[in-house]
Amino acid sequence: MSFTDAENTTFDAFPKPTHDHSQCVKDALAKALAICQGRGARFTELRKQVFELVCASHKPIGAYDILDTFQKRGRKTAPPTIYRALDFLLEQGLIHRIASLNAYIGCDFPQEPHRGQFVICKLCGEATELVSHTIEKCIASAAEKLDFQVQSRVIEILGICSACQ
Amino acid sequence: MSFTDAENTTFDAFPKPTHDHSQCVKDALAKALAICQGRGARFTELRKQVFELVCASHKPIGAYDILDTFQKRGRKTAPPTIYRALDFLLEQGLIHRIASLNAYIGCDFPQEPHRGQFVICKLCGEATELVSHTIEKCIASAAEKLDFQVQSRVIEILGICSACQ
DNA sequence: TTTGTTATGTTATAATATAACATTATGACT
DNA sequence: AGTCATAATGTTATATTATAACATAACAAA
Repeated sequence: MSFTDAENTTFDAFPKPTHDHSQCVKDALAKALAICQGRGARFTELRKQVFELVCASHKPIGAYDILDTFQKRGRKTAPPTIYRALDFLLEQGLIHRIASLNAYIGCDFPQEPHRGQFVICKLCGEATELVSHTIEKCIASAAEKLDFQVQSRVIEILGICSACQ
Repeated sequence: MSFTDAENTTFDAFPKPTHDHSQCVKDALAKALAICQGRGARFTELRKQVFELVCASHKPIGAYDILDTFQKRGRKTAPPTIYRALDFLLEQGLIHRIASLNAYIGCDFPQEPHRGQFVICKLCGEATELVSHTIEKCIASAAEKLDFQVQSRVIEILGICSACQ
């Protein structure tokens, strides 16, 4: 469920505990598969499994948490295997990296090319994604004045979510 | 030299190679000292030296680069010493941490409480600080809709600066 | 079915950061 | 000045995150 506010920011609500999460993961998987197929990119079993783990919650997850899960499942896995899968998913825009947490989260708008902007609860860890065109405009304006070519952005807002207050 | 654009963003120009950097460092030191004195916070010799190293360039600097410099100067220093000094400077708002680079940079507006927003050149490493009230407004608006209490923000724009294009 | 390419496995190590405890310096109070 | 509590720094060890380098396996195109 997405909203748009007066500042022209589109955002998801924080995921409700009641939402049908298994359906939500299924949808994300289907989208991811379709996107990769459309680009001739290989959504391999490994990449799919890593993607599933990232999407398993709406909280950013660490690479080593993913690694641990693989190992607990009896699969002998080393860090590069996980990092390479994450790199692939990042390149395809299927997940985002949260720099302030060294963690990864599924992208809510994988179809459209965009930059992730995140609101993250420090207590429960839940995160939601914004796409604010106003922020984009601000950045573009300042960049223009500075004659700066923007390549990537990191926008992360940390605090306490509604449910945790 | 600061500017304000149509989007109500205040920003420094990228530091000119011609600027009087030793004066710039002196000013920063004087400001830092005054701020700490005003708060009864101790701007010790160690903290001052770390601050000087962070301010020595307008590029974000890594904790281990600071550590190396201390060690090259013949001072036996371990990581916690540096990290604690950095933590103090962060708390006092005298420096900022650049999450996307795991590095630290002097704050250009230490007097006023604010959140750093950064534009960083991937080639030369030079960085400049923005204070965009429009971005703040955007974030506040989205946060209000989400009933989210903002505690901190990470806003980092990466790309190629004018001089490096 | 070869063959070049891409993906994954494997080992080692780099880079960043903190925990835990010991020691030293400082400032406030007598 | 001397005591004391607190804050700062020193020290050792280790946790956490990420990548380099090279080997093997899977795949896709001809």
